[in-house]
Amino acid sequence: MTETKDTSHFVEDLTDQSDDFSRWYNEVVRKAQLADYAPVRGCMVIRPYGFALWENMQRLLDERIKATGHQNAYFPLLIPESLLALEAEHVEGFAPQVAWVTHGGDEKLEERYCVRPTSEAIICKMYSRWIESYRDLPVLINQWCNVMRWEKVTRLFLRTAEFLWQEGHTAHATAEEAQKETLLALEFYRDFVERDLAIPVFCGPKSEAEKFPGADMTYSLEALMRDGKALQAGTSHNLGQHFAKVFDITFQDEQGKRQFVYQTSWGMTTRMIGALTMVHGDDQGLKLPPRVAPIQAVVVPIWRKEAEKSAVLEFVGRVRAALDRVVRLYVDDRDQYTPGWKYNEHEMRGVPVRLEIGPRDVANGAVMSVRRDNRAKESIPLGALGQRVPALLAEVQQALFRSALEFRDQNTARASTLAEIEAHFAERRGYVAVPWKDEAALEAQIKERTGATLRCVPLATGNFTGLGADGERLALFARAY
RNA sequence: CGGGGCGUGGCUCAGCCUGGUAGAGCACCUGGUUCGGGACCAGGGGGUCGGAGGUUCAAAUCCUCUCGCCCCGACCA
Repeated sequence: MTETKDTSHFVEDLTDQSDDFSRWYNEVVRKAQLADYAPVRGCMVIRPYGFALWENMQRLLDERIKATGHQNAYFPLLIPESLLALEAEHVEGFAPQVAWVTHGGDEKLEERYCVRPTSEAIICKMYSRWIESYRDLPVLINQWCNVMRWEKVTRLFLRTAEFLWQEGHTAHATAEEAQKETLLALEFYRDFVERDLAIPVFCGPKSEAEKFPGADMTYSLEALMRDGKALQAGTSHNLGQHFAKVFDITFQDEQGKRQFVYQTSWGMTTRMIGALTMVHGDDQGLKLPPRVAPIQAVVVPIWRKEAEKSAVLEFVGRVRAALDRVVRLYVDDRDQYTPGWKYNEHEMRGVPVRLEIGPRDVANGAVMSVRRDNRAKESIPLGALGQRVPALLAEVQQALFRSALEFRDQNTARASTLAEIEAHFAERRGYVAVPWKDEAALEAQIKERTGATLRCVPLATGNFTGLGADGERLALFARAY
């Protein structure tokens, strides 16, 4: 394995992260063709490359959702106002962000419909109809859909008026079961985000101030972006009986007694594409974790003369045969671009491994692989490709996670007093872990003075960064997206 | 929603202050030479200057309104 020479400035038209992170982000998303602005305020088009990425994420998360006993279903996009308005805290939380449908054709509707900002209301309505007996429980339903929130300020993937997500909605006979379900979802989210997206997360409950409108308790996964700001990577809510009481979701228990169900809801969104971008990306562009990358390896053929061209392309055919069913492979045999141009483009798009095949490689019966994450080069004999390329992808996946974890650890500090916390955020970003006893007033003060919010109180305290004693309760504060 | 900035071929921008025939680079098309880190030459196509109204003989340029995007804050996934 050899390192290449310094090649840090190939993509000269991409703003450096250190110059202007926000600008870098916008440029990467568009140059990598993940998404583009749509002619609709606050909305974006997810382009084929970005959507392929989402489909991979969807598949991997959907597998986990189904493996834990949930089924997919689909509920309407439109929700009658009267239904949404039933749960006061819920509607109050969403009211400013709701889009309304007021007309059907030319006729004004008697009751307006909201475009779902989330589906608790309509799903609860149906649950009240479907659930009669303890034998009907638990109900474990998930829905993949779009939702709309009339955001005032939008950013590609991070905050758009319309976004895609999955929302799980479950109903249970007991509070214990609902709590167990809440943590179950949190755990498969964590597994998905850390294993497939290579993003390390802190998981734990939110404070009262930060929780979902209408929930008893909200748990979140928090990821740290390269600019030191935190981003919520998923949420799981224990809704208790709030919605059940409002929507009259009851069942008869084994003793024949009427009870309200206990509910949960949990969601993860296309925002994670923004997280992937900001956690792994560098000044050359995206770095996609192999497990979700639409293209895991790209073949770039190289030749000078016609004779070389035919020999190279013949060899490329054999490489394709060896790898086609093993990895998601793209052979970039476009005539109009030079190899160097292709290197830059695929680096921008975050393809984890590049396979260069030129006359020298053909002579060697091997291909030259180059990793996106560290540019390490390695010549791989044709016969070894089927083994080595998947192994290489696994190494890249691991390296991305380790790099993100290292960055997070370096950007997580401990502080105890308001003064210390203020001093920290005056100078830098990242997480600050604070010994915590649910001091709501202190939380508000920290937010007021530093702009940092309580991200979560990690469940696995003590050993998570070596910052606290085992079992010590720490709250994580950070400026956040 | 507050404060600031920007809208001119697909992209990045000049032109606006001081009104007078819409420009450059990149991208795109054709032909040729090229191809191991964003190739080169020659020729070519493409813009009612975000939108609406106004001032004027004349508006990309001045005025009013409006829409969108970006940055910083408040809110959110």
